[in-house]
Amino acid sequence: MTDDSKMMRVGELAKAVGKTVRAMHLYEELGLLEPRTRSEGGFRLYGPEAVDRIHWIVKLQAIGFTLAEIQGFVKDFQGARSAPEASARVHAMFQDKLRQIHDQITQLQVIENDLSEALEYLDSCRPCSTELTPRECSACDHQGHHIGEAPPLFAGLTSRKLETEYDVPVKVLSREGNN
Amino acid sequence: MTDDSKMMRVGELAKAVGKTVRAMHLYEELGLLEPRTRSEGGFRLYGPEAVDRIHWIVKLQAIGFTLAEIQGFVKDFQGARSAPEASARVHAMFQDKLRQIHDQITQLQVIENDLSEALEYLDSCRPCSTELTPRECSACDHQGHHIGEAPPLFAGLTSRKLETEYDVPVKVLSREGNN
DNA sequence: AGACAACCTTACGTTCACGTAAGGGTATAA
DNA sequence: TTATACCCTTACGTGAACGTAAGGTTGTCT
Repeated sequence: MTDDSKMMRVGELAKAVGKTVRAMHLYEELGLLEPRTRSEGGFRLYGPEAVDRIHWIVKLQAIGFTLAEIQGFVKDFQGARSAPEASARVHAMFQDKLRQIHDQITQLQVIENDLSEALEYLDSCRPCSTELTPRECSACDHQGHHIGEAPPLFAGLTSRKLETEYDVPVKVLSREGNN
Repeated sequence: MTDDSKMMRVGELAKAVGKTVRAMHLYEELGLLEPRTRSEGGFRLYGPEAVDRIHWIVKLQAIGFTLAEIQGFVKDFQGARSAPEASARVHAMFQDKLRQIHDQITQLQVIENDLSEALEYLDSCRPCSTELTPRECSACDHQGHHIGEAPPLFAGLTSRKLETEYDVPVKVLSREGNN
């Protein structure tokens, strides 16, 4: 059932999955993808299942697996003597990844919150600082927010300025006999 | 207010934030971090605010900003003539990132779902395939799940086998028509 | 004063997932 | 048959965020 009429060349395949030809070559180098056959002249010829294969690869990449890890999946499945053996490994890795993804989600939600706070702060800060320099802004004492109350995402921006405010003479500092 | 007693050297700082000395140097190269001063011999000396600074950097990295982008924040803030100008840019970037993070979260939730499905499938598959090879497993017709119903994360693993089932003559490696 | 860890600068190495270029051969339509 | 669009292999380049090594200096302890 090697239906040549449906065969794609690498460029067509690449376009079909929104990737580059180079990527196809790379996947092949890593043993993740292989053309069903070749033309007389050496052109790679793929069947439609190649599209699914690449979508699968992309999906796993999105999950956070590297191509090398995906390579591992394939080898596990090919090299395993029995199905349970292969399944068990895949199961373990998927489960591990599931936990990681879960952690990542909650972490991103924290970040989302931080960003919202920073934005809110910036909004409330805007009217008061119409004519101040950035430095003064970081020191302004608007109604609701004082120094030290600034959200960390914003505060970090100004800590360099605060440093400058120490008015350190740039040099001279005999350091002896402590610690 | 140059309280020498609290000054850290780069190694101590690195340990304090769980990063390497090289990272500190890198941040400095990029203009993200600077020692408050130097010892006579040239050792970098940091105040405690450096810890916050690095935590800020790390947080932004976690959000998905590159060090170059963080560099941009700093420059924006330092170079801007007025506070509103700087704030506006930061505001825009934060807002943009907030959207990205949101998208990322929903994407991860989809992935979470995919993973759960794949795991569930693997679990249900386990009893039936105790003595089958991986290839046979992918073709098994257990109670609830038939071919084609396998979750994409699992199906991709076997699509290569299906390819093999086309009974393609083993490919010839040497491509002699070049050079 | 000697030992030794920690530090300095400079600069090349590493991983990942490709990008890009060179120097060709192939497929197809006009 | 020539144009040209696509394809082949080989191989070096890229960017991000450091790692690592070399060769030398400094700080602290004893």
